Amino acid sequence: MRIKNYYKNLPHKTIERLSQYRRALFICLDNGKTHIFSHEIAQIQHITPVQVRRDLMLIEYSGTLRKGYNIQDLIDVISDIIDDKDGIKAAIIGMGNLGRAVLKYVRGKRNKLEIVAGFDSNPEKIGKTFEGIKCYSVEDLEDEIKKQNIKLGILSVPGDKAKDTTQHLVNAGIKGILNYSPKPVNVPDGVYLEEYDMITTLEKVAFYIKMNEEMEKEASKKDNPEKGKGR
Amino acid sequence: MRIKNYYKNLPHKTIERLSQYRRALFICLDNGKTHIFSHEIAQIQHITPVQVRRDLMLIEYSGTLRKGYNIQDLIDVISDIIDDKDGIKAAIIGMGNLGRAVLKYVRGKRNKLEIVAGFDSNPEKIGKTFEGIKCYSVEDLEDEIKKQNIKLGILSVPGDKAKDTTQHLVNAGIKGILNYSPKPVNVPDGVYLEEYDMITTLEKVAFYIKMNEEMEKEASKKDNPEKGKGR
DNA sequence: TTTTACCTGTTATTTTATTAACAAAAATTT
DNA sequence: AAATTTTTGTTAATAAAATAACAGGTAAAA
Repeated sequence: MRIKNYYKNLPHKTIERLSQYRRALFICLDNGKTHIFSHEIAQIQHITPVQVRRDLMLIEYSGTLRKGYNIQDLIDVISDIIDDKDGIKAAIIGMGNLGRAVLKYVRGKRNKLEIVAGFDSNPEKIGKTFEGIKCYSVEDLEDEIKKQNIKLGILSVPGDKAKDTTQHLVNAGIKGILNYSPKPVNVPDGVYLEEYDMITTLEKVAFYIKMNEEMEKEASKKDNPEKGKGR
Repeated sequence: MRIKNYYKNLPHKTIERLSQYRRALFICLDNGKTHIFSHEIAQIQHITPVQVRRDLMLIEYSGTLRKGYNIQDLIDVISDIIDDKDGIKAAIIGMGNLGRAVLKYVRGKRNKLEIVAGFDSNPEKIGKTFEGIKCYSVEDLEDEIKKQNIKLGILSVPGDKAKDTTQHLVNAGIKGILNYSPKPVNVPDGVYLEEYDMITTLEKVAFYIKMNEEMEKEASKKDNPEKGKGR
């Protein structure tokens, strides 16, 4: 029997992958597929089939031997776990390029996450509508968050505004913050925080490019005297 | 003695944190500080002081007892490891909101990563300049990448263009790709790929908000009969 | 009908990452 | 000058994540 709330012990990485699986599954569904093998999901996500099966084992979803997983069923099971059944309302704070990019990303995705408001300090943006979302003044931040029962704050303000804005969000009783700004912020216990910094990943890629090049250079140095038998 | 190329075995997570430390250190330096303790770095990054010290141990950097780490020195050591000394040239493919957001993020950061070109398919954008970076037609992608010796491609195109664009980047001999687009892409061996999907993190935050709420609800159910001795 | 190939589900093992524990050394206090 | 505090650097222990190994069952092929 499925233990009640078993999913509360799912590894963080599994949660992330479930979200990714679901998006891949939607695409497959749109392409007319009804079933999918673990190795197919794995290939899309650049992971191993075992990992896929292990994740699905953890959420106690079973496929059919030699037929794979029923895509629609699996989507439903994943959604049951990761979505709030009443939906979660989110706001974007900072309607610059980044904020608007996130808005476009999220719009039309088939999940229970609903962006209901944007905030900015720029008078030219206040009152305007982006992708169907109204942009309020940051001055109204606390009021609107409370009024509309917004639980998730997407922080896409410049670094120097991050700290203050976070404080306002916390004051308003926000439940989770996704910080896209370049500066880490602090939140009290009970507020879930995820820092999502674009520069780190960029510098990481640059590092591994550099490292690969250096390793190639060394390999060719070593190979040449021996007339390069390696590949 | 520092073993040559010791840093090639650094854990991936350490590489990520080094990038983060460095940015935090720049800010501290700007604020007039000269030294910093491990617990101070830790607090900024929401990690433990042990982890900071362990990372610095791995890069064989030593601080001064009871004085902490010399900020400028540490910045230099980290830079020595993660930066390519000749710099790495990067291009942004897709000059929509996301691409321009990344551009703004990176501009003026004191690292050896240089964004030298943008690409887009929209005729209105081609030939224009964003943040000082010229936007080329995607048709010229392969040529420009080769001509300018661009090694890092930042993919910020819509999902349906991701696959084709990646192929062009690979054809042009790109060394690393950071994929911000909502669809995973495939690259051959020798090309370093990092998928950096905004939705996953967003859904993760939503999940933990939901979970925290459910746990609170349960806790209050359990607490009430006993007149709530918990805090 | 038997054999083979294929694919799932699960446990065991290995690897990677984090945290704890503590020795040593310098500044500060008593 | 002895004791205490603070902070580093390192090793040891634990936890989390990924991978390997393999049992078992089903469809297809021989």
